[in-house]
Amino acid sequence: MPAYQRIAAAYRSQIMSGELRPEDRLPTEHEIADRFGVVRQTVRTGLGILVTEGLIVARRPHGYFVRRREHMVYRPQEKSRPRPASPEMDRFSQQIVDEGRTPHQAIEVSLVQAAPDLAERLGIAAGETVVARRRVRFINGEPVNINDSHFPIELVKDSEIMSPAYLPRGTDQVLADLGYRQDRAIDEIFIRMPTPEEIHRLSLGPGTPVAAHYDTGYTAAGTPVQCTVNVLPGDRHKIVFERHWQGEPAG
Amino acid sequence: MPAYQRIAAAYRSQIMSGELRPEDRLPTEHEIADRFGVVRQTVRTGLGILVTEGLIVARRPHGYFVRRREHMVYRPQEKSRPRPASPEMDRFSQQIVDEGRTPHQAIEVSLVQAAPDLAERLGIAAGETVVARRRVRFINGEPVNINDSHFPIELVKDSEIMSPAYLPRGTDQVLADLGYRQDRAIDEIFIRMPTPEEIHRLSLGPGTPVAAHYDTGYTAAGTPVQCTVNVLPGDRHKIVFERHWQGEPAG
DNA sequence: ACATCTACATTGTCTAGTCAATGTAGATGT
DNA sequence: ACATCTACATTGACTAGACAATGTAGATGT
Repeated sequence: MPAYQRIAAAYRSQIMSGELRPEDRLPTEHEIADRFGVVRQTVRTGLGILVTEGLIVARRPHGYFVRRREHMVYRPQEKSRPRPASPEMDRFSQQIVDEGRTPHQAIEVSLVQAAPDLAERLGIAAGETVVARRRVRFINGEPVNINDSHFPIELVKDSEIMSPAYLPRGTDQVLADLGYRQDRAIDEIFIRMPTPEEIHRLSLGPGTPVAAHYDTGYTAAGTPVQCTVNVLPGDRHKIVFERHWQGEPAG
Repeated sequence: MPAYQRIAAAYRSQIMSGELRPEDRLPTEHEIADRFGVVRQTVRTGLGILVTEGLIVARRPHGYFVRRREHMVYRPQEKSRPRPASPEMDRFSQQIVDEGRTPHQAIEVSLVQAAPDLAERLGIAAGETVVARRRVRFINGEPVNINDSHFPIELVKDSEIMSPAYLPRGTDQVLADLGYRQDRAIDEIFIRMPTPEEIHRLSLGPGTPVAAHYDTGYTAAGTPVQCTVNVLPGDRHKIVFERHWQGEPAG
């Protein structure tokens, strides 16, 4: 086994076993190099593996630290339930306040050309104009996820959706008022590494995979009216839903 | 911007834009080094980023190639629907055959001590013995996902679940016959980088994140009777489910 | 025709350094 | 007391090489 893999394995097992705990500091590259009898570059290769695995982070000039991970719960199913009591808050903000934390979001509205993946889901041609309501959600000042909603422009031009203000009613309700009430949605979740843009918007450290959750809403007539892309950093979320059995198991 | 990032950005954009397509070959490290006026090591750092992003793979001694990705559909909701017609095949195999491909699975039964995460979900103490039915599922000879089911040993000792044979009825049915019929399940999905063991069992390339799907089943009495861990490589799956609206939107 | 060997190009691992960037703690000055 | 500067330890970026490992294609032998 190459030296750099031995180094990675050594500290990985210390972290996994709990011997090294979150926020603990690792030895310096120099110390590790001496300990394993290799040069610093080899140590860097080995620790680089743990960085891309999301187990440690480097804080210059302090050293390497074991990464902390606590998951916030993400419930895709809740979206098709009636809204909570206070209409001035969306479900995300409500949940955060319930947990005693401070939410905050920055909304930005723009007209963009639909990328192929979006166009397909919205049933339009690639390159056609869509309205994008892009927002990054923050908790206690730290970004936690991306929520970019997209609407075909014919459906929403002249409506409130074009305004970058926060819509207490929620965009689903605005769409319903415009005559496009959704009664069905398809959810698709992809697991991948983030793009540089996502890394920037979410201040992601290296080694953080994301879930890309595409939520496409349809009217009763089967017309897609919105497609929302949620980008959830893996180190900050877990996705939760419940099932109840349908039909009787035979026997 | 550092040279290695410029290199990564250059080839990333060529891949994203479609200029470089799946299976296309990149220039050799040497050529890239000459082109950007840096040494080979710097090129390796840059290409290393794209490898960990899952965009390219290195095939020695042939060079770097743009990675292909095609997603197989994973439907967690289907699990709580009645089973398909042919009782000798489970849902996974049925789906694969429908797609004209050849499924195959290797089942291995063992007694293990419950890790803390499992113990918590099964409502037992960490370290207690559980029965693990571990299996890797293959399509056309290639591993696609891990499906490890865990049962408290008191519930299933002396039952067929202890046998490493394939159970046409399915373990849920066996549990039901033992008096532990599930009528509710909680699904939790975590996004993370794979462990070395998962990399080995699934033959994962570097830069492949996974979804870990914990499916915990409960009887009507609220007792957890099984916890299944599905590990889905991000480059081979998308998770899909559907929602239908409950309750009437006001207005 | 067939098997076997060999040269080769390419990536993989590693050494031994240099200089830059960065946040902190302690020294210094007023 | 307070602000400012400076030295320092640490990680980040990079150079210039060496040798190993690995499939393949072509040469060679029978």
